[in-house]
Amino acid sequence: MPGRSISKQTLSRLPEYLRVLQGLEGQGRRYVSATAVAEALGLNDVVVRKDLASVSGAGRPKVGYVREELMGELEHFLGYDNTQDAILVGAGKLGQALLSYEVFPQYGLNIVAGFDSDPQVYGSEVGGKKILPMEKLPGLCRRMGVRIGIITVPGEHAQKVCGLLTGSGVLAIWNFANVHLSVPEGVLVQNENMAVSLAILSNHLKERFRTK
Amino acid sequence: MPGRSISKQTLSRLPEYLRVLQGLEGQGRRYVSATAVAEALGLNDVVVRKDLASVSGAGRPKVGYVREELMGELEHFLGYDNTQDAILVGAGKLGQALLSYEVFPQYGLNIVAGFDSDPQVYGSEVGGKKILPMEKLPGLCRRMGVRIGIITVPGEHAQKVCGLLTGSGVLAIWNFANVHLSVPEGVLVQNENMAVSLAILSNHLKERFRTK
DNA sequence: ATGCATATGTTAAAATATTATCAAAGTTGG
DNA sequence: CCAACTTTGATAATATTTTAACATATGCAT
Repeated sequence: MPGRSISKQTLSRLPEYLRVLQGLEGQGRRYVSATAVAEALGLNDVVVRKDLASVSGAGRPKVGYVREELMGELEHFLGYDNTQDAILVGAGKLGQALLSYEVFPQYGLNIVAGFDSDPQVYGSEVGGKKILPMEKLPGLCRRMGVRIGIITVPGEHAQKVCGLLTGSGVLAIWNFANVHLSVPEGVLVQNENMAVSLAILSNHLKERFRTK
Repeated sequence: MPGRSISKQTLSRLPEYLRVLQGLEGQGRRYVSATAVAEALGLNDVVVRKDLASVSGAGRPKVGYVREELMGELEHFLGYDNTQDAILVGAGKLGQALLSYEVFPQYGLNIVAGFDSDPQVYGSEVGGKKILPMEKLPGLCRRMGVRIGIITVPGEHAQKVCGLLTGSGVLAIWNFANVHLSVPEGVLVQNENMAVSLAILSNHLKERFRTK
């Protein structure tokens, strides 16, 4: 039943399911079973069924779920059809890559502008988005009711930028800087911490060579 | 006690601890307590202590851990001092950003080269790294014993590239493409799935506006 | 010295998450 | 129309993670 609060782990798996379903597109299969999805992802089938139950209506025994319908429900739950405005701060290499990332709109994310403190940079345009000077940030956020801020500045400036964002009404921060951010109650920080991924990769290799 | 296998959750927190410790650098504090770290990150202190116990020697009651020592142990555990070679496939915007990312060496990752199938692109250099044609991939991997592959190609080519990598001896794949990859037994895929982060952000906003 | 406050580290309890089991539903083929 | 088979969805068991409680060690102030 939708409306219930959902665990972060389940939430993280939902996009994976969607990926699998998208991968099946064009094969003309009308139905998909949770079992098949589970197998494709190397997961337990009960996990998949439970996860799906929290976002979707019912599957039909013996046949499974209607693929398109399920995709729609997942997309809806993930907010892909409810686009949110966001701004990005820090138009360096990574920031530019994100500004140019064409698929965000499909995920319900619309970056309306980038900001940078470097006069060499602001005034230019990247990925069709204007880069503006920092001074304009609070005004634009307030005016447009922007709720999502993306931080791609060097670590030493991240906390300052973070404060500016939350002070301008931003409620969710996607942090690519390698520092821990302190935020007021009620604001979410989602760290895109490459170091975490690297740690997992590195640990895998270490384990592998320890055991064999 | 080091040597034990460690949970992915603990592993994910270790880089966070390191960030906090780095943040404390230059404050002249010789000791840090697990309690302080926990507070900075909004975690339970016992979690921190347990996690630290799995990578570090002992802390001293009343004072905590020697900050520098602990940092060293974390870095060692995370493999920062044991640099691994990697190659990157797909020299688009994102690929270029990663190739130019100067901090990877600090994390023990050394990207030795990029690969791309576009003749317009290969032959060039990005972030000081050569972009080579795909044909050279298997040879280079084997010759250098490369274990880590980074995939930044469009989704539709990712599985093919993945197969090429694993076929060339790669054991750990860092996947930035938005598709699920199938790999042989023993190979790890670490998905850097932006959609997951976005889902978490979006869900936070949804919950927030539902409850207040 | 002695007591007090702070931090560690261990053990136990509680909460979550995963996996297994099973009944009911529904489809297909005879 | 019945039996076999597949898949769902619920319930129960297991495993894992987090949190709480406590005993012990250490430094510091009196």
